[in-house]
Amino acid sequence: MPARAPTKKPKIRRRSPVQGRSQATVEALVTATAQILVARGLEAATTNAIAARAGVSIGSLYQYFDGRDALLVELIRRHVEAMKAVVAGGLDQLEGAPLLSIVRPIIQGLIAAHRVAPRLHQVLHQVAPVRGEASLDDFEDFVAAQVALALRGRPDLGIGEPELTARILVTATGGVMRTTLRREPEQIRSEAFVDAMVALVVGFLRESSVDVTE
Amino acid sequence: MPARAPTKKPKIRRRSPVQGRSQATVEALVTATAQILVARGLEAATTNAIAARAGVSIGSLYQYFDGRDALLVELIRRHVEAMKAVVAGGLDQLEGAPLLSIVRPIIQGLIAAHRVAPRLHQVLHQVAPVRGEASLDDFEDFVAAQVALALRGRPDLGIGEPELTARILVTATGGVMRTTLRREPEQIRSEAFVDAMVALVVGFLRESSVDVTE
DNA sequence: AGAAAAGATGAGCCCTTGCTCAGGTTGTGT
DNA sequence: ACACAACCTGAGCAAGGGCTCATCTTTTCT
Repeated sequence: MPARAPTKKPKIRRRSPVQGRSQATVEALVTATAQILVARGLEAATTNAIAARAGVSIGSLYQYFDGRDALLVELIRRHVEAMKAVVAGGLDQLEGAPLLSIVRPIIQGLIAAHRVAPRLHQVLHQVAPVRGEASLDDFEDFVAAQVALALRGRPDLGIGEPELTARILVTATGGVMRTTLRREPEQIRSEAFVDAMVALVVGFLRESSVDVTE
Repeated sequence: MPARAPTKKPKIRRRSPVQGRSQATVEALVTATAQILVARGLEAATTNAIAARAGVSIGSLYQYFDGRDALLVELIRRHVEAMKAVVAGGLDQLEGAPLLSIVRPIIQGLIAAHRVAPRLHQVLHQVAPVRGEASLDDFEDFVAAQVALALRGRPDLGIGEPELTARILVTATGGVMRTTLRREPEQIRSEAFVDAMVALVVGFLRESSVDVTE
């Protein structure tokens, strides 16, 4: 593996697929990357292995991607998109309602989002901070923004700093989710776990309330 | 880089250092590994690079370590130990006292623990889930156990499930800590951040209380 | 049909990394 | 002083991985 010099890759000759045939090739490559990542981890995801698994030649890979990293970036992009869709879809129907009853669906939405592909998500998280550019951070930013917005729309909650509160909420739940997903994946379905997560969020919101005059 | 076959390394000939000279060599190697990790990331930490930076020959490296992974494992071991010491030292003096006043020092203890070597910690976290054996999970287990114990010792808090509560608490704060450390390192010192963390913990504990009869 | 563009192929070059080994140097015990 | 063990050295080999390019096949367009 030639050490990736700090110099960026100045590839110019990457082609974009126009015929259905080549689009299928690209799909196969992206899918193969995800499969290898999930099944055998980051190290196993070599360009040769990806091409082999995709059933195309190594040459084809380089016709559409600058190398392994480009594949990873594309994978992250898609994965983040899928998760965003799940969360956005779930956050819609929360027009004014009792606190407890809206937190629960949101938690379950987040769990659902992380259920999209837990193992892949884990590996991507491992990759993301290293490579520049795209990353799963986008996802957290997105969710945090949504949550902050929702908090602003509920002045009755008396949240003084919606942004900070949202950030903490998202990083906290994200941390719990990822760790649990990695170490005790079954747990995540359990009633007690969901209850605990809800308690975490609700407790924090109550505690962050400006007027402590219960 | 020969793909690491699933077969473990059956090295038998690793020597342990007895003279001061060789102990210094081992130190230099471990230190060099940490430095490279922090400065240039995991990929740059090749055996040759480590040996070079340590100012010893590649042969010496293999006299005491089975390869790069062994160095990483040793690094993790030491790092976890250092963090444990910080936390253990801080958790001692919390004999019966008002909730708020003991949570704050604990949070600050955790922050201090993560301050031991944030960047290194980040890289190690990236490594740990992949390699088998040792990992930073030990640290979280340790802290969770400590916290669960502390919760049991305070029946007045009315925590029904100390273990689950402790787990959530640790994964949540850990998640917030790591994400913040990675994305907004300055934040971690801010008063507002510490306040928010405390609110997170206290809110959760209050919410988890069995008797909601405030 | 014919030409040109798009797509696909894979042997193989070049590079790096992991790691060994034969031989030299320094320390230790007697 | 002598022997033996501990220690150190680094050239270089084997194993792969990244990536190119000359060549072939398929589709599209006129």
